[in-house]
Amino acid sequence: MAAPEGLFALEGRPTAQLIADQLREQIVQGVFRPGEQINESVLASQLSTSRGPVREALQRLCQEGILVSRRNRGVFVLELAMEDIREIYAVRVAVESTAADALLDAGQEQVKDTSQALKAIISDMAKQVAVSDWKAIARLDMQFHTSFVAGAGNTRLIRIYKTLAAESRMCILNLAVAYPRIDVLVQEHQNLLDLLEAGHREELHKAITRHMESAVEDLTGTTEEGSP
Amino acid sequence: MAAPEGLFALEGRPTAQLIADQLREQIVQGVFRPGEQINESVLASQLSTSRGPVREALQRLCQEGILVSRRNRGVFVLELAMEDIREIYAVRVAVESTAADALLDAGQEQVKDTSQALKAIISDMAKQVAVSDWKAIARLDMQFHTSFVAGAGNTRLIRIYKTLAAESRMCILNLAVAYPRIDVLVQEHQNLLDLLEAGHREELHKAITRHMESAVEDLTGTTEEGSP
DNA sequence: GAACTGTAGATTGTCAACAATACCCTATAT
DNA sequence: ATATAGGGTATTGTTGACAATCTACAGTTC
Repeated sequence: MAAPEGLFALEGRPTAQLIADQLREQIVQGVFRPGEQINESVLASQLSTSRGPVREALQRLCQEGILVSRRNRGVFVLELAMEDIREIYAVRVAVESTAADALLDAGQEQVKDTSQALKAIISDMAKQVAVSDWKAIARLDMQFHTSFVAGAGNTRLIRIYKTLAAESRMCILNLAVAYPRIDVLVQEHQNLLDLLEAGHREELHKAITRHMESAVEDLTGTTEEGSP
Repeated sequence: MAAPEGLFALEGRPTAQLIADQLREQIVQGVFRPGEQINESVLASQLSTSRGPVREALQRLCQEGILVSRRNRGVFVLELAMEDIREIYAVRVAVESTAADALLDAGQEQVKDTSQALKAIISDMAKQVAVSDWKAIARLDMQFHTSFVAGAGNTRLIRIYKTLAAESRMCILNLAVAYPRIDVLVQEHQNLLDLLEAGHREELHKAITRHMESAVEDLTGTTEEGSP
């Protein structure tokens, strides 16, 4: 029952994983809005598959935290409150700081590889800023930080950060005005990269913390506490 | 939408979550050894249920990382290498340090509540050390650190740490001689508690780092490198 | 004897049907 | 009019059967 549709083939990799990845991407891109219900059956028919794999994928996303499941009611896209934003960014500081340490301890070679990847992302980001493509900017923003963490090579750190990145994109997408300080966005990331290459550990830590704190301010400042 | 304060969750996710919790507990207690395969069918019949819920539980544990799934082959208990130990404890340092900061920032009230819980755990730990009940010691060790993190109130941090605690227990259980420095075990945890109560942020960070580093030394020192 | 191929067994992956449950809407009584 | 009880409906939760796939073993050939 291969889908004649445009979505990729099974390709010997776990099906549920593929579905989960597609779903996650659609969620962080806003195809599904916060609070919206996701129906197993309709999703299964859309993907030309059965409810089994779809169910597994949904459960996976529930455990990641970007979906919430209510018993016998269904799964819904996570609704983010201000407290969630603070939590997410607090954990991001922890993860990225740890990644920074691990990266600097790993040696110049690894730093070099990582900074090359980061430089390319910053370059792309500058282009998208020029044309104000918000979705692309959000994607590249997360791609920068994900690559940064990935550079440390700690698989558990990477796994943790994957969820945080998804949640962050949901924050940015759903909480109205995403980047009020777009003029300094590229500059801030360039600063992080410079500090990494220079090996200034303490300064890098401080920069990461500031970067996240200002993000929290931007996000919480543009949002009224939405408690239903 | 105020939640009724009196009654707790009436089993929000009964079956799969229940099975997963049971499985995880058995895994960290060594009922299933590392590398051992877990059969869906036999587990289902043992639990008097179908393969569906069992499969969901297994997938959940796969995503947590204490099981690994090989396509069309089955799920196996995670085999920990020395690199894994270093990873786990590096992330634990990050999480606990962040929890410590959040706890100290949250105010004296929250610190008080947490330290009371920790004190009780240390007390129990001392008793179990006296009778050399290793499994109970390992459980209380993790309970201490889990309660510490839980005290910070960051749900994402707590969720992350749950997996780390399980993996740590697997390390301790599976890597032969668990606690070579049992005489200072209680003392070390008491030290962490004292620093928390005193509010010595920097000292607490250093103590957490030392605590984890010596744990890594103990674990990797008693293990022969089993890398293919 | 070694290497290759084909078959057998077992286990996971997938599917469609059945059952259980929570919510919504209506009817009824106070 | 409000509150309450009852049935209807939609959705998830569960089940057993079927299909796909991988490993291992045996048989055959050079």
